[in-house]
Amino acid sequence: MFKLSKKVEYGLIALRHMALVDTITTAKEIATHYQIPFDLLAKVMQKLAKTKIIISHQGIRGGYKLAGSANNISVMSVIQAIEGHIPGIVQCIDEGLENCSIHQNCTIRDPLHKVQKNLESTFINLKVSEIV
Amino acid sequence: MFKLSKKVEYGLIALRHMALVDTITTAKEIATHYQIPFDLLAKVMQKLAKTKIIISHQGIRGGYKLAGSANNISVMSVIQAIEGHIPGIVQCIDEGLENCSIHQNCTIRDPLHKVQKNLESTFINLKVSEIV
DNA sequence: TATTAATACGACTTATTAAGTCCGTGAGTT
DNA sequence: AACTCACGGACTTAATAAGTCGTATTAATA
Ligand code: SF4
Ligand code: SF4
Repeated sequence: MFKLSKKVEYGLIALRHMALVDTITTAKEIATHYQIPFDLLAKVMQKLAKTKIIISHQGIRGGYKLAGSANNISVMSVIQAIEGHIPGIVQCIDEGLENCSIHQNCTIRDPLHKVQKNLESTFINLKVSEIV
Repeated sequence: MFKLSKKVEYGLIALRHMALVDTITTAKEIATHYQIPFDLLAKVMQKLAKTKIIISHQGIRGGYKLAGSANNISVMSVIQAIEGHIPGIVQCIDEGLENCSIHQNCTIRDPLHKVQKNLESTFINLKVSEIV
């Protein structure tokens, strides 16, 4: 419960790495350096590339590099890129009210949605550059 | 990812209910009223009873009632009671550093632990009485 | 132009956790 | 004694997360 996914952790580690080295870097390099499963990291980086957080170069001598400055990348945008959406702390935020079987009787929705907003701004304000 | 468990949601709903009615209430009552699976709710309430958040009365005409005022019950204490521990946003908080296979190379631990503390105080400051 | 080393992407399998169920025991009231 | 509640462990099922595999595509370079 309440855990960041490994994919997000791997993504953050990779981004921090790229923020430091500045040169173009391959997924393989990062995977071996940090002992991260290559296939998994590769897909994470593809997600980050698709949302333009990093820029990819195919072909031999290819790899990835940051698209912009690390202090313009919020951790929330990273999460959203990797997970495909902003994760909700309760089901109804992700799937809509109707999908919760007890939403008719739910009494705790509003306060939890406030917690959600609180949480979101924490991750919006946290930038990759602060991941030291 | 990052979801509150249903058990915690059920617990909060139950606590709010008890905060309102004030009289002794059975798990069955709450389960049918809110359409919550009885067996599951029952175990949740037992956990809350064991940690003295609510007081149980066995036997016929038994049930539960709040042990104290709702504004003295933090949502964090409820989570801890139900889950058995304070949940961490990353593995190493729950299971210790050694259990993470890449902890030797992890670069993002410290900032994430700060997020954890931030999150914890959010739930510590949030009281059941605010769950309106 | 053939080779090579990289990304791209979907399908698949396995592992872990969450959610829900079942069943018997113990306690207190009438 | 009977009834109805809490107690608690074992179990099953469902959902999600983590990891793997196969194949296609792209571009530098020898
Ligand atoms: S129980 Fe309430 S807060 Fe939880 S998912 Fe259902 S509607 Fe949302
Ligand atoms: S990768 Fe780092 S932050 Fe994540 S669990 Fe391992 S040590 Fe903790």
